[in-house]
Amino acid sequence: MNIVEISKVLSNKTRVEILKWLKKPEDNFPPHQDIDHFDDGVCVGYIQDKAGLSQSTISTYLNSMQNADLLIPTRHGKWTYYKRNEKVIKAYLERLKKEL
Amino acid sequence: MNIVEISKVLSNKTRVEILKWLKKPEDNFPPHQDIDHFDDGVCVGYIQDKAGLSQSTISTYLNSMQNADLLIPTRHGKWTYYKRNEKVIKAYLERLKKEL
DNA sequence: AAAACATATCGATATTTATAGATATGTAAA
DNA sequence: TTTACATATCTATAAATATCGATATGTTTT
Repeated sequence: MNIVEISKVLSNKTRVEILKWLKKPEDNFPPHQDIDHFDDGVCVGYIQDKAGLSQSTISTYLNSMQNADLLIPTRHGKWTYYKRNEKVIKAYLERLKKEL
Repeated sequence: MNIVEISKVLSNKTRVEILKWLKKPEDNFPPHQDIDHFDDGVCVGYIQDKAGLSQSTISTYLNSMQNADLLIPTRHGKWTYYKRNEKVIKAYLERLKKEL
């Protein structure tokens, strides 16, 4: 858990919004076929549509968020679903609160 | 109070350290002449020495931190003292905790 | 096996950030 | 009122980031 790395992720509006959207996938994205609860998160395409940026940009964002350990990817067939890594998000907030 | 702006400040190791150092100036810097308690913060030169970066770089950092409202500058004679803006730091942490 | 599709990666370019040295500004001391 | 000093700003360059279109990879369907 790296404060600087995570802060880099948060230094972009779209990435912050992605994190927020993923708190309540049902409120922010259409339901996925064959998956009634979003336990594994949301597929890249939905996030892309909502963000309104190119596919490659969103993929890059998601990858950077995964590298910072903020998101957990799960592959289902041809889709990759991303969900929040609540443990790391919580740890980040606590460390900021303690050290900052 | 802007999450993205403040996160940009925190996405650099030296800037995070400056914030931490300023929590306890007495522990991290030599005492200032004529000012026994660091109520107005620490002068640029001390921060520069501790950080080991050039004068212009540190001045730029401090300016960006001030623009993000994280630091409050006070001029005393030829020195500028910087101290933490605890209100904004707290507000940032609380908003992150609520929204993130 | 080929076609279709979702996502990832590559290559390119524009913008932003990091960093320093040089110079300007404002203040204090000689 | 020069001189010295602390800090800020300017100029320049290297490195990192943002962003896209194009292409590659992996998966499913036909």
